[in-house]
Amino acid sequence: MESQRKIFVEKVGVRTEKMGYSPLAGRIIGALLLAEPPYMTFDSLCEYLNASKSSISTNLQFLMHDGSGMVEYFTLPGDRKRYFKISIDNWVKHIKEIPKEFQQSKDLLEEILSYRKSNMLDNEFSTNIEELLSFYEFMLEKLPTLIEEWEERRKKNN
Amino acid sequence: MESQRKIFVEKVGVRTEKMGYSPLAGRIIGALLLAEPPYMTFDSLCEYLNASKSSISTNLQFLMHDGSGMVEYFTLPGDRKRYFKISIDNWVKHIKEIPKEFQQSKDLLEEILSYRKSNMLDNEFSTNIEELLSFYEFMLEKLPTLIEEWEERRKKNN
DNA sequence: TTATTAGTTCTGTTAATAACGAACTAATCG
DNA sequence: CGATTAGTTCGTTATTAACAGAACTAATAA
Repeated sequence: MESQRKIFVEKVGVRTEKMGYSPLAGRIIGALLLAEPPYMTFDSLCEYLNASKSSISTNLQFLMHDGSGMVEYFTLPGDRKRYFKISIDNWVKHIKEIPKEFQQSKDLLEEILSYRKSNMLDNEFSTNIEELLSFYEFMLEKLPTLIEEWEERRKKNN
Repeated sequence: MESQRKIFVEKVGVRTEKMGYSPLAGRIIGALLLAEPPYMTFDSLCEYLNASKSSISTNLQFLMHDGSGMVEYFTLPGDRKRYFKISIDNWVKHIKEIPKEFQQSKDLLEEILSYRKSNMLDNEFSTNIEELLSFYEFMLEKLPTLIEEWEERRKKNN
């Protein structure tokens, strides 16, 4: 059913917006996830999403280069259209980078903590920050191993 | 050094904005993380951040209730000021809810996958989606245990 | 070599968010 | 009871982000 599909596209859009993307970027992801065959041309995206060429262009650029690389395209010989599709590989790569976010929070908290320790009387609050820090550290220690573990499983099952 | 502190406040602000908060909300977190003693009154926040009462009020409400609960306040007998401070406990609680985000992505992908399977010819792309899904599933299986493991360590070290 | 296609880039408009200020409320103090 | 304090709410303004439209570019095709 065609309307069911559009509902999915919007749902995916809303989810994707929570990753910090624009509404249209979200809908592009949605459209590509639900496309049959699983790719779309520039024009079909414009038409299907009722969006201007400029917006589609900008957002595709973002999704391919600046953002996560979740979208990529392939070409066919003797055809200058680009066929845009989801790159599941890059999607996975992107999720796997969550620890980097943790790392940045951790680094900043560490800086703050050392500032507090050398400039302030208070001790109890610093202890609390240390606890939070220990959580980040723990996660940063464990997550990479966990991800590797999944990679192993993945290889086996192929 | 007082200027060093303000730089930290802004840095924290930028980081916090990436969690989807407003710039001012970010700066409030920053100010409270660097405050000595580690709490501030409503007025001192206004003054220190050069922000209006209304903005401080709105953002404190958000940080206390709608958002993560990363800020809370305490009172003192015979003093009607509120003393706002970071709640490290709620901060940790908030981070621990990352799996919920994973869950929602996973659920949506599952819906899409079952839609694709029953309505579309294509098979290869669905297989790719399944791989992505398996990553979410794996993480959702492992993360809670990991978090528990940290809780155990935490109790021991106290 | 001109016309068409496929997309990009630039500029303007609209819509959404963030922040402000002034008026308000509820509590306390003199 | 005013007067003051501590914060909230509401209507407005300013900033930012999203999108559109038209002009542009690079490549192919006739």
